[in-house]
Amino acid sequence: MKVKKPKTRQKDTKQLILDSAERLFAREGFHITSLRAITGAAGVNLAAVNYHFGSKEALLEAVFERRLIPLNQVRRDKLEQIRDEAVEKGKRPSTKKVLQAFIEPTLRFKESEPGAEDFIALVGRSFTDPDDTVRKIFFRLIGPIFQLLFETLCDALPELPENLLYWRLHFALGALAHTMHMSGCDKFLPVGFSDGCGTELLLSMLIPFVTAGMEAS
Amino acid sequence: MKVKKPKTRQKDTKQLILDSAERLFAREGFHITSLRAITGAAGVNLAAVNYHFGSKEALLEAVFERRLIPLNQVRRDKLEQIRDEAVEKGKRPSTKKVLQAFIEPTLRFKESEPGAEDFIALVGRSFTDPDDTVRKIFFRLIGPIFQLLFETLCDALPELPENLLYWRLHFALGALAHTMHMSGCDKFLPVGFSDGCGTELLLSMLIPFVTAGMEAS
DNA sequence: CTTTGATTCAAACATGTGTTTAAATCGAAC
DNA sequence: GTTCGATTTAAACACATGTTTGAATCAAAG
Repeated sequence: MKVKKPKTRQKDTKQLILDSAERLFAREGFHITSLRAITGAAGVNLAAVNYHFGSKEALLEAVFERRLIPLNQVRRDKLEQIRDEAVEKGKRPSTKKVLQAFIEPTLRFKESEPGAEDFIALVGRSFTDPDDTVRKIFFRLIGPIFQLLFETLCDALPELPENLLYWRLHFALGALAHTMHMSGCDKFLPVGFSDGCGTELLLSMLIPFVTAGMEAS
Repeated sequence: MKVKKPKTRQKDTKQLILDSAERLFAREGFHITSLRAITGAAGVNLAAVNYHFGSKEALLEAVFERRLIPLNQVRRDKLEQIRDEAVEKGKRPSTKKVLQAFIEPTLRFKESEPGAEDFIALVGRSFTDPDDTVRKIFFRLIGPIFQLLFETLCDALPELPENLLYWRLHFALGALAHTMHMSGCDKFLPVGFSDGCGTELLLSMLIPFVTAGMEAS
């Protein structure tokens, strides 16, 4: 038989590289992080990146895809469930529930598996990363779920002009992105409340904030 | 007389470098932008950066300081004016006015002078820039005005726990940062309302959004 | 005109980058 | 044990980076 997958080392090396890259991309940034830093921390040879992934850019893509595709599936399921429930009951979905369906899996994902915290920080940064490479790869993966979120919000707030709703979603995602990459980061105000703020507490503050903003006046 | 300032070229060269660096740092990112790209676009010699500023990092610092110090002065004046008015009338300041005092000068700054639009995008990105160098310089300059904003908000919403208020401010600044660097950028949702959204319209949407979030339930 | 100090310039420096190569090593199938 | 393809390895490649250098250029003062 001509099996394509060797049994022993390949997966290990690939996973080691992905883990190391995820951590360093998140903490130092894509462009600053060198392949030598990644492979050094992972304990593998420098050439392994180009052998297993093809290029540094493709490695970044793999880092995104590994966790973003499953996470997006969860968010998609929750959003579609809310849509179905609304159709079934003949009522519009609640704004808060829609936002919650998107935000809660996102922030809870941090505690789901080791390394996920770094990944969430990386995603939070990728919204605004100066590097075109990062943003392009990121938005290609995140675009469709944003689209679905936008449409579901349209159902929840049909009386709002689409243009206004679009920008309010913009603001809400800005708040979320800021939270994602800041929650484990050094404080940015002299007064430091940022330490030791758990996911639960964060959710209980962020969701009412964006809901109120979304439904304003 | 031993005059320290030559008359003819120095200012031109320094300003040309600052303008070019501001534009490229904003559009490509600090680490990606090379000194050769900056000096090439500015039409000056490569060594001029190190001669006039000392290093690439010091150049970034100069780019920030040139516009951020005046902008911060405006924001400080407006915030202190609101504080004084509140003390005078014996009432607490309005949440909306406090937020407006900070946000309005920020977004209006885009149209104040040529190049300012790039600068605002740069600042919006610096909140979350992966590069430590950028964030360090940025937060050193922006920290004090954040502190003042936070304190003024405490006056406006004294019944809110400080911890909650801190995080809501976090969310609001996230929304603002997102708006600052996205307003002239390519759309990130397939549906594109982001084109041709003027400052006035942006303000009329952002300020009610963050005010509602800040005052939620 | 000559001098002086600030500024510009082309060239080089040392270092770090992503990528490629060709040989060595490994694991299983025959 | 031999063979063969997949993987690992050390070394090199070509190139880009921030910075430094020392001579050339310039504007104005003596």
